[in-house]
Amino acid sequence: MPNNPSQSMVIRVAIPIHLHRLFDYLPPVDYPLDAIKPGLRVKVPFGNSHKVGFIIALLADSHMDFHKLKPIEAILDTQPLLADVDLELIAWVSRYYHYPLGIVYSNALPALLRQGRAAELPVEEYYALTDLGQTMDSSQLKRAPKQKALLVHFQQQAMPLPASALSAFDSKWRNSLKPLLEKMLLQSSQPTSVSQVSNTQPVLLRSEAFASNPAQQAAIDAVCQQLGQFKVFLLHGVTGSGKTEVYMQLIAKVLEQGQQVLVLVPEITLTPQLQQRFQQRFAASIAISHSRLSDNQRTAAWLAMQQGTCNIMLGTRSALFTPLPRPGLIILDEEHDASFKQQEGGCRFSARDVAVVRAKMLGVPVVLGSATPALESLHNANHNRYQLLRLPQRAGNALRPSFQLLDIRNQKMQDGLSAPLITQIHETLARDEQVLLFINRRGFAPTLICHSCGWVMRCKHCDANMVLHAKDNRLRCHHCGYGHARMLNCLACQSPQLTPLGLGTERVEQTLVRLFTNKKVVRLDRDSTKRKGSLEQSLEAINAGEADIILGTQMLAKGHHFSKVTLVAMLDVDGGLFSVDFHSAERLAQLIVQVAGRAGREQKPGRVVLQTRQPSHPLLLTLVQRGYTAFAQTALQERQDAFLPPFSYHALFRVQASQEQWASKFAELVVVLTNRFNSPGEVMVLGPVPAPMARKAGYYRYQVLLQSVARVSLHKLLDNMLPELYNQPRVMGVSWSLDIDPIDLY
DNA sequence: AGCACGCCGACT
DNA sequence: GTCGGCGTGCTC
Repeated sequence: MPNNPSQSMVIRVAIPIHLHRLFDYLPPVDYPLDAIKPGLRVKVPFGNSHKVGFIIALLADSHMDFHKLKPIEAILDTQPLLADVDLELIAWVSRYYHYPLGIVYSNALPALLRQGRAAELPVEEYYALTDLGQTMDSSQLKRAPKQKALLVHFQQQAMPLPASALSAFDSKWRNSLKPLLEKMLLQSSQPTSVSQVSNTQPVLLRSEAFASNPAQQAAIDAVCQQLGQFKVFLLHGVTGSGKTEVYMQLIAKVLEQGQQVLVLVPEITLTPQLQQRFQQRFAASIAISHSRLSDNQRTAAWLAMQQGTCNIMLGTRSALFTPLPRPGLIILDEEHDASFKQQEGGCRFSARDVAVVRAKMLGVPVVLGSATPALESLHNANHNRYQLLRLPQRAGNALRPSFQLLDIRNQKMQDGLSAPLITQIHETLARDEQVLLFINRRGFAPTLICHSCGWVMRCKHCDANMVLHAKDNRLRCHHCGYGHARMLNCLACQSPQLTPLGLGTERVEQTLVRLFTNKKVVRLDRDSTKRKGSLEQSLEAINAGEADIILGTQMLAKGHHFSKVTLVAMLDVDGGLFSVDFHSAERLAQLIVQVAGRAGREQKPGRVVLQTRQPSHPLLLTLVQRGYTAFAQTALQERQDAFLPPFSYHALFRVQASQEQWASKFAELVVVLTNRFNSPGEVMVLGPVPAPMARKAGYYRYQVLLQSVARVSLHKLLDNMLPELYNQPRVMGVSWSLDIDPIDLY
């Protein structure tokens, strides 16, 4: 019932806080009402502080008592930063992931705009030569070589230079700039001409004909036919088949039409390579967005796309929400990659799934590319929801690697290396080719065990063993970071017989150095690449042929090219076969194929050795003998038989607390509420159960899994029960989260 | 989720 | 006598 005494306008605002509610405000005092519209950012009083919120709607009345409404403090924009399609996407994400609208909205903006900063491209400082600087003989500065170099740089470029260009020239340029300003040789300046790329400029930098094979051309043609309308393409291209070339030709086509392209990659480590290839090909400037950039840089990139002055955005997950006034195409590379699913904190959305929804809302095609597509995506292709495009050939002369399942039962092993493998390594090195060894555990050994009483050191905060790191002689927990100096005697029985048990990269490295004297071993794992730039350095050294054996973890599987590697071995493949999580077989298969993709990229054929104690495991056999697609179809059949995703849908409640009974009690409450709203046979409730790692970083963890063959039933249930759950008196010390379509059950 | 308000135990 | 523990309730 109306309670609006003055017939004043009511403004409904989304505020970035963990409340599933919108807040009503009055217009700011003395502000023209017709200038207020949905999508504008506002500064509002909230409790005893202030927040930046977003106008959602203009109303004639409020559900609140009118006298409780406060006026908006300030309206921060004259035009909405986001278009209606962007708001539509944000609303969809909020609904589907059951996450507060205000937070999703806020996360769609770069940090500076989120905080209320004016939406203007940060103006870059420029410097230029003064008249004196132009005529100055630089040799007069020979006692200040840095200053001289900077002055010469300016004299050579003969135009005003922006700070970013100077940073590229010399990271410490500001030190030499200051004296040059003082000597009146340089001055701050404006850019000579508009450096922004206009739509009339040529799209391509290099105009020679592109080389594409028939499969690439077919894929390009298929997508080009659908430009201007929604369609999902799953580009299944084996490693080295030239997916990037397909992307680039598609991008060229879209740029020619004056439209914008959004390219999403799973991780920042992959952006430089792609960025470089794009920059060599396209005349257009490329907006880059990932978490290693400064807030200013990300804001600039976001605004350049939003204002339409830039036509290519290359970024990670969050770039998905960048407004595109002239959308043409979305490309999402390595679509199977788990990094596309937000894992911790915040709204756990899948960038892949949201990209498809975004493309649909924008009415543009989306290309999902991978050498090892996710089972869900292949399932969608099976059902013609996605169109499958295959690139079965390696580009150029590169040959497919051959696989060998190496049965290591009853084999004599030297720290994880079987005798046949050692022989193959010797042979490969003798041909002056490189070897790549993969083991998915860093450190020296996953445990230190007492030989007389069996004691192992457990982390005091987690249900996990402490991993021995030989380099710093410490034991470390890989789950919470807890560390402990290596002890000489067993803490249980005082015996000095403490033995490292199991394999880590450090230990294998040590063995390799011993077995292959005068061969260079390079280890790549999180410990050896911690220093900034050290990964790049190692990769360069490897490609320069300065390494004989490359040893590493997961990070080897991602995108890097090792052209001289002809033998790839995975030392232990069995771990992934017997996990509690049904996703692990898919992960293992993807890992094997991705790691295998590092071998034999040029003229020489590659060989992939998988050490296993399960040489007749059906999934391994299918993968090795019949390839990834056959594996995927088999795995999908198993999922179907067990009613697992993608043949059903999951929502996972995770609960954690410092006291076990607090966590279990709350998880029990989740089950009770779920059952209250559930209809028989609609949604299966599994739990409460302790999480697979029941204690982590000092917290006890429980979970409740909801499973349904009908997505709507699952979401209807959540829509009904979540308000009740939020209404429960808050239990101190208990935190919980909801994960829609979880990709791991840990 | 924060944050303030408020009502009971160990300190100066 | 207060400082501060965290239970409770509110945010338009």
